[in-house]
Amino acid sequence: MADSKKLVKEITSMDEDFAKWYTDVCLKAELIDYASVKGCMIIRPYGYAIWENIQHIMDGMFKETGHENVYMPLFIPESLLQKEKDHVEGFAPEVAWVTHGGDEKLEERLCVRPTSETLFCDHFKNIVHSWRDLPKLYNQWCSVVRWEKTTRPFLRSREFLWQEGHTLHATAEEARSETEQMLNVYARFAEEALAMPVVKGQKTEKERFAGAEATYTIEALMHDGKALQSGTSHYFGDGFSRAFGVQYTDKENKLVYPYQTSWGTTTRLIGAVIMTHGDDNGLVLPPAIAPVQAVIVPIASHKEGVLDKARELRDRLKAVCRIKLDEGEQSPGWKFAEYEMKGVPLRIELGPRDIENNQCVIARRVDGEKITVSLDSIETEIPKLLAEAHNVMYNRALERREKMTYTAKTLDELKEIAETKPGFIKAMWCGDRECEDRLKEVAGVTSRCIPFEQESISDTCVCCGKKADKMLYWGKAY
RNA sequence: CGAGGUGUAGCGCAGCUGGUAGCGCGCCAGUUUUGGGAACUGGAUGCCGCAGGUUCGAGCCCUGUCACCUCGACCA
Repeated sequence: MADSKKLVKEITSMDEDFAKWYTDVCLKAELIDYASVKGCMIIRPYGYAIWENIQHIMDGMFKETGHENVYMPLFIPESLLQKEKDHVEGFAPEVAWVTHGGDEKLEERLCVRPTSETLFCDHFKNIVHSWRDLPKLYNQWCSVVRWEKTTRPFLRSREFLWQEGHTLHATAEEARSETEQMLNVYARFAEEALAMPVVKGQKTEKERFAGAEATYTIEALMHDGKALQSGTSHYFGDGFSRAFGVQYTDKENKLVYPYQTSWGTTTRLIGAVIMTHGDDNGLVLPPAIAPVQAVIVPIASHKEGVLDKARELRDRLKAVCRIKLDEGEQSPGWKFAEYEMKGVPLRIELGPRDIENNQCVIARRVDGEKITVSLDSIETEIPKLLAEAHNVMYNRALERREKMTYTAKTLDELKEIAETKPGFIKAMWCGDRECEDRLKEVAGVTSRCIPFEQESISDTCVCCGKKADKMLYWGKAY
């Protein structure tokens, strides 16, 4: 296992200090740099390339399900933000305000969007008049600002990149099924692109999005046993439509309110990838989003023919993967460590000995294993190895999550687990807010979600002992 | 935002009782090397986080401020 032999010295080991390890990986793998404003990060080319791959794949999934991209303004007039009561209350404490244009004070201050529901509603009001105008299936890629107190790269920054889908439907059923569909898209993306297993479920009322009737979530478990909310999908009913006066004339010639959804994922997904797959040598990237899927490290590259052969190999492999040839002056050992730190899935070593035997050595990032592959079959081998890497990563993450998921029937049991074993705790809940608050108070855990896949652990609430029929995932969250 | 911690070369750190700045790694040049972060020789690098103050003199003392880290409260 790559975890057991630490080859990259510059990174703090996970067991020693997980938070430091995380920061080390972000910086040393050149994903980000800190910016001069607290909580803002510079996403460096390697980190941004990961985001571009995420965007590309996810955007394709949105298009497949009929969505169109739009772009809304960065600013929201205060009066517009005020229109939906719960929504403002939820976001007001963390919005940034623009009060001046040049030296002149603005008539009305503008908030830098923390999310764009209000803007979409305002726009929908103008463009939706008839049942023929529905549905509207919109998405936007942009950045938003939330003035967080505690910040961490990717996991919680004051400005972050995301996508936000906003849709409008004629019926509640259709809107509900959209909400569910997009949650499934997220879950499929997490599993197929990020090799990250997730728990799909509904948020409790306490954890629900400000202004939503229902919030659905995908929850992932990180290496250190903390939960990470990795994507959310909200059903709004007609609440926003009513607040913003979005109306249309239906087939019966009646003026009615449409039903709305929104759903989002952010650059936090990169944090999720780091903390799901990374090890003591650094990043381990799922092949689907790795900027470089295989890197060729020439050995004794000064020797006659080595570089030529390496370049030839690179050109052949361009057709089957994102390939890079490192012709740099550093020693092979240095390069090995460097690309391990950066999480490149496959390393191809090519030296005089290999060339003589018409072969190359391939090292897999996921487990450090080295295999010898004939240069004749390399084009078919690489895709196979990438697919295999993905599966190993997914299965390993799933296995770990299962190992770190516990069940509790009583409050004492739950407290004991929360104190000693990091991970998810499955426990029954009666549905009362007081019990949810109490678990946070006495055990430090929050409800992660009410999973769609229910199982019965007992008949009574883990907290109050009253009758309970809902099983929840609990945990400490990022 | 509350409690605690840390800011000295690109990175990691040392710097005594206040006396004018140092080590390791990295960087640059050259030579030898090249299958797990190579070796040797030579060289460059500092608004001591920032702003005030005390002092003949401040990296060190005082005040303020900013950033980062950890733990809480709030959140994608």
